[in-house]
Amino acid sequence: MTMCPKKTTKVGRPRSSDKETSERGERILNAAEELFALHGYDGVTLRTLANAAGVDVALINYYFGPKQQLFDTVFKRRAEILNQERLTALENARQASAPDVIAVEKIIEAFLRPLEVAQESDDEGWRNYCALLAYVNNSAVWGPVLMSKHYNDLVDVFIDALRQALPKADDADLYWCYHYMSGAMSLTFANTGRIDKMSGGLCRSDDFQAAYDRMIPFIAAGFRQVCDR
Amino acid sequence: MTMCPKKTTKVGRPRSSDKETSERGERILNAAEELFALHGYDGVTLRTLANAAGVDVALINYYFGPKQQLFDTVFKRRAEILNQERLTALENARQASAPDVIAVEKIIEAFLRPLEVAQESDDEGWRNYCALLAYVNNSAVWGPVLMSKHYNDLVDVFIDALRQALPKADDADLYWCYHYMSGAMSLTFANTGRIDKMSGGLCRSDDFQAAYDRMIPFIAAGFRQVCDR
DNA sequence: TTGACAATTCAACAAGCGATGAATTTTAAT
DNA sequence: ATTAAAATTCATCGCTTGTTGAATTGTCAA
Repeated sequence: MTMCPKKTTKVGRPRSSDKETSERGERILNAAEELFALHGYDGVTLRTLANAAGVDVALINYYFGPKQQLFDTVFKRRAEILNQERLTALENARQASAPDVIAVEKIIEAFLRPLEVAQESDDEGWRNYCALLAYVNNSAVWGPVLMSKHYNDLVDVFIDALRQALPKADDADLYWCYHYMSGAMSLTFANTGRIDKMSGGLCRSDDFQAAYDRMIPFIAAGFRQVCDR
Repeated sequence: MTMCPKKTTKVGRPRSSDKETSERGERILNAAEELFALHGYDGVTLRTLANAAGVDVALINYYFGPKQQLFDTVFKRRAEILNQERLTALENARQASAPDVIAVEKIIEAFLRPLEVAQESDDEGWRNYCALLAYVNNSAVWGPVLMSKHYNDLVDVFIDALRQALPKADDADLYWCYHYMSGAMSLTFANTGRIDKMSGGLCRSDDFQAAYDRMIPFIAAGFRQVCDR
């Protein structure tokens, strides 16, 4: 007779009393968020992900279907929340400025500040999501699909506000400037650690307040220069 | 006896007179440049690459060693050329401004314009390389390694020029602004087609002149706002 | 003419990939 | 008590991955 070594995993549905076995769907999404942000879609295997989430590999498919669908789910999850917070920030700024039309700086701030808040929050997932957003935004494969799908409506609202704030601008100017803002923002929260090396440690990529406090006037001045001539 | 179907490939070293068989190393690098830029490091398999280059898969290893080393070679190839052109542009601007110190706009222009020229050149490879640069710059895996390795010296030179042009700025301001510029630039030549969709076709991501003509004043105004207060 | 070397193809390797069907266990409704 | 459904593990499928060794053919100097 052979010894039966202690089996650490049990087959079948776990007891609902069993702690550590709950919220496995969320655990998968969180791990996926982190890994996709760091290594990109093709850089993450389902087995690595399963391991990081402490879950059997088949469970990923059970919850989220094929890999592509999982990626879409991860990206979508916080997009809606972020959009909502940006819209609220814009609406608040509008009311604070009334009856005047809202100033460029305030629009930029409504766009950027929710990201700073997210990145500084206790929920580490938001930091990962911001890096994921940077990855998708810069990807020729995912960008045109996912960004358009989940963020185009928001863009329209903000472009509209900017059009009112900068009445002399033509639309091409506005869209290009928006594009620059999007790029600056992306690299900033891609959080690659590049600025740390570049500056010899003087600047730290996780110093979000330093990043955003300078970024808002930087971008606003750019808009004014190009769109308010 | 079985029929012998026409063999399309021949084993062994090809005749040197054989056209279509020369410069295979370069063909591999060019295809790699394009595919890595589009799909990222993990999104490209050596077989796909071999197929795109019209070459046997084993030949990639023969010329360039393992995959990582190939990636490094691809990235390095044009980095040196680009650095040289940027330095020349900066030197030209310096002499044109002498004896005054060189103005911010001119520095930004020396940094950005060589990229526009590259992207508009007949050599399609430059367009691919720019997209690759965007990928690496935004990647948390490759960015800190490759960007620092091949572009840090250049950064020092340009930061130095900016420090002279903006004597009131402290270094943290300069590095952060440089970072925003880098991000805006990256997304612009990542060439994802995003701005096309966003603007409903009004702006085209391959309209490099439109992109750079607005980008230079945009960035310069940002620098002035943050670093010249 | 021989022999070293360069350039190429081919076949194969072990490892890893995403996906799935079957088995197992628990829950919850009937 | 019975049964359908939910949640999980496991084993395995057919492919694909990066890499390498052996075979083949051409070049060029000695």
